[in-house]
Amino acid sequence: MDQAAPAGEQLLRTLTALASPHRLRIVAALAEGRSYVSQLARQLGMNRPLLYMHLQRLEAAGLVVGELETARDGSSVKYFEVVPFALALTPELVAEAVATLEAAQPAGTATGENGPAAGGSGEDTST
Amino acid sequence: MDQAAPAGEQLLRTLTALASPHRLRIVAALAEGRSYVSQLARQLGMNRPLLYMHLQRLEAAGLVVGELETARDGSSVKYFEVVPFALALTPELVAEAVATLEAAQPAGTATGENGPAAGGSGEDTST
DNA sequence: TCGGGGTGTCAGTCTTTCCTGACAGGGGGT
DNA sequence: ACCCCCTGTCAGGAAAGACTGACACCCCGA
Repeated sequence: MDQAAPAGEQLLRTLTALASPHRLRIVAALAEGRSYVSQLARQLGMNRPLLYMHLQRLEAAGLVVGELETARDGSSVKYFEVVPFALALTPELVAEAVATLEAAQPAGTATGENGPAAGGSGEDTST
Repeated sequence: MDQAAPAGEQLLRTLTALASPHRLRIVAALAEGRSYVSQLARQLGMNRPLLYMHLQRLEAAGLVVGELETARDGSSVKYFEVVPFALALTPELVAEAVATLEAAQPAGTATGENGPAAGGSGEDTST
């Protein structure tokens, strides 16, 4: 319930996480079903360390989650699956989110000239 | 509707355009009302050339539009305003968009073989 | 013991992007 | 004339991100 991260920062994190062809492809691949790092690397044709980095970026943004499972044969396999996120993006939503950013960073004048109605507004997700 | 560019590429363009604090702020500022370059630069506290670049990036992504107006006194002023875009972002949407990307790039074996769907994500209205 | 998957991390490159200062104009008010 | 405001573009430096190869480590099967 608590919005630990400011909406603006979270939005930025999500956007930067998705703003990459590789990461987009990873999300797409994961949307079809979970997979583990090495296999995903083969499937997408990229180096494991690289994939690892992108995967971590996505996970940091909360778009995917990884879980290290230990198979019965003892081998460790880290499965990733996509988080069913739902982000709506409109100019107004962006304005609201950015408002929380500016609040955190007092930029000399700029702040508060027009009365941004921006109320509580539960942005993101939902239906 | 505009379906000129492949969904995947357009999506990527939009995401990369928004994945920047500056550009996010620009969109937010423009969402409150149109403005012209120099004024916007003052308002946001950034260099004009820099703002110019970001503005062009946003315009290239189709998120804002600029129009060079000639005031009655002859001075040229380039007004920008935000385009009322509305982007919904979910894993499935991403998968669909990426599919159009992969279509352009022959990808060997893509079919997943994972059994456990695990997901159980609540998919609902995708209106 | 050896070979074969898997994970996790590192140092180092290399490309891309961001950002700044300065410039060339256009036009008007005093 | 001078000064002010605006647009548009450039070269060049600084920072960030992407990418690679190699390494240490684990556990199993032959």
